[in-house]
Order: sequence, then structure tokens, then C-alpha cells
Amino acid sequence: MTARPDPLTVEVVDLIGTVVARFHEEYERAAAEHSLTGAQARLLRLLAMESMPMRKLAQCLKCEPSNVTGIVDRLESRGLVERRPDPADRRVKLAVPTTEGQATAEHLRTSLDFAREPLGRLTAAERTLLKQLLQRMLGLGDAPDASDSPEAGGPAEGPGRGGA
Amino acid sequence: MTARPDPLTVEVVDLIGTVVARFHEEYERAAAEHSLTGAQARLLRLLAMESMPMRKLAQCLKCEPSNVTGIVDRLESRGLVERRPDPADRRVKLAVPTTEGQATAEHLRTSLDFAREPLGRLTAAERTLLKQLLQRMLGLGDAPDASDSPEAGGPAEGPGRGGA
DNA sequence: CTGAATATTTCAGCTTGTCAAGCAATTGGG
DNA sequence: CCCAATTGCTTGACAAGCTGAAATATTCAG
Repeated sequence: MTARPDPLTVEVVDLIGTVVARFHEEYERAAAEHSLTGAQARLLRLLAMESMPMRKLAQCLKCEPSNVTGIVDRLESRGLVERRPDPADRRVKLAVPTTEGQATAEHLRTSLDFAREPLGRLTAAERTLLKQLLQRMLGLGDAPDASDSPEAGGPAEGPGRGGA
Repeated sequence: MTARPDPLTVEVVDLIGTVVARFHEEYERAAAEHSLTGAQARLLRLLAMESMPMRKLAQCLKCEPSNVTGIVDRLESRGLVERRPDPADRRVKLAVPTTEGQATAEHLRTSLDFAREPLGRLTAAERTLLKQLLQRMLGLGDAPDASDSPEAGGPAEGPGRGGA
């Protein structure tokens, strides 16, 4: 049981670890270029796609709501995000990116060549292959058909969460 | 420049983002099971493979040496790591895992089925393929492992197929 | 209306991380 | 040999992320 599964798997796991590390580095670097921290960049990126209440933000970021308060505070104090009351429920505060926040998010996205550049080394065919392998690995059925849908651990949050 | 490269690449980037997020979650979870933070687990894992001076730890973790001091402090106060003088250079302090630290690192490693489980969905051939694709993506020419490439060994020329 | 549930914030406390300053030991030039 | 620069590590101050508990406001069920 203590024995490692097999050398090939270990090798692949290590490679994934490297990918994760590099992704992280690049994400932080890109965020820093806009004087944002990684957490701020992730939150802003989420909001740029869709405004949402604090509570949902916490769910997306998988952290406590009280934590989101601080991150939004800092973004708000820099004029990138705005808190807006929800007319339907006055307990709720919608976090909404300002025009400048939207622009920053857009710049951020284009800065994220980190993933584009390494992928450029692969041909289109290889990228397709990689996509399929990753989908299978994540248990995201490529085919919408559910005959063998894995369901392990819940595929969950789709592409929403690019953070790291 | 604001235009996204192409749908396929975007899709793969999103998938990698998901892999990164899941990897992270699982790593933190596994660390928490042993009452360790992610940073502590990473440091302990490094030491379990090879004892090293503080300075080198900082390099491996890509952070400032002053930061390592604190992390080692906490591990040391829990009896998982020990500081030992380097006889060859009295400025240097070697960080060395205690017996308990080694055991914890070992448990940690086996807890990290996160990568093994999802990879279990892939056949050996698929894993080999994934390994090669990731290596190419990372720009790692050849792993020290000289295992032959079953197929797709070549750069898989011919972008002819593969959608956009 | 009353009480439970929900959304958010505040606060205390911890860990990570940076930077600047400081101390100890090593090293190299004179 | 001796002094100065360098190297390895720690300390202190500080910002940010994160958690958990408590406080506040609002909604909702009975």
C-alpha cells in the first residue's frame, strides 16, 4: 500500500505538478503586472464574466464570505469594483466591476498568454488530444451521453474557476 | 490582440485551469488531514526527499529565505523538522525531518491519491500519451527516463486535421 | 408578530509572504 | 594576518489571505 502505483503514473503526476506550479507563477505574475494579488485577480475575473452577490463569490472562490469582504474592500478602494444593493433582497450586495475594473480584467486576460504560449508548441491535433485526455481525466464526459457518466466527486464548476 | 486565439486553445486552457484548481484543493485537503498547511506540507515533502539548508529550501519554494524561517519554525515546534548545524560551514543550518516528520511525509504522499485516482481513468497508453504531451507543452525535451515512445513519438506533424 | 434562517460585516487570530536591517561566519585581497 | 565584502540565517514591521465566532440587518415561515 505504501508502494507507489507505477513509475509511469508517478511521472505523469509529477508533470502535472509542474504544470500547476508554472500556471500559478504565471498567474501571479500577470496579476502583479496590474498591481493585483492573485486572489484579487481571480475575483475580478469572475465578476467580469458575471456580477454576483458576495455569497456566491465566496462559493466560487471556495472560501468564507468574510474573506470576500476584504478582497472586495481592496478592489473597491481602488475603484475596480462597486457594491450595489440588490433591489430584490436588501440583505444582498451585488459586486459589480466598474468600467475600469472591466478594462483591467480584459487586460489581465490578454496578459495570460502563459497558457497560450506553451500550448503553441503543440499542433492543433495534439491540442485536441490533450483536451480529450484532460476531459477524461477530470471525469467530464466528452460525450453528453450519460451511459457511463463518472460522477465522481462532482465535475462541478466547469470553466468558471480558472484561478489557481 | 484582444481577440482570443482560437476556441480549441481556450478550451484547453480552461481545462488546465480546472486541473490546477482541483490539484490545489486536494493538496490542501491532504495537508489538512495531517494538520499541516499547504506550505508546510510542500516543505516537509521536499525535506523528506532530501535534507537541505534553509537557503536552498527558499530556492525550491521560490520564496524569500526569511519566509522559510517561519515555516520551519512551526514544523520544528511540532517536532517534525530539526535544524542541524552544517559542520562544513557554521553559517548554514540544515533542515532535517525527524523520524516523525518522515512518517508524516510518507502518509502525506499516500494521501495524495488525488492524482492517482483521476489518472486511473486513463489507460496506460493514454497516460503515456498525456505524459508526452505535457512534456512537449512544458518544453522539456526529454525526461531522464529513456522509455521509448509507443507512438505519436514524433512531433506529430501535420496540423492538417484538427479543427481550427 | 415572533423566531429561525440568510447575507453581510466586523473582529481576533493565524499563516504566508515581502522587504530592510542585523548578526555570525566565510572568503579574498593587500 | 587583517579588513572588507559576501553569504546564510534570523528578526521586525507590515500587507494580504483565510478562518471562525459574534453582531447586524433583512427576509421568511408559522
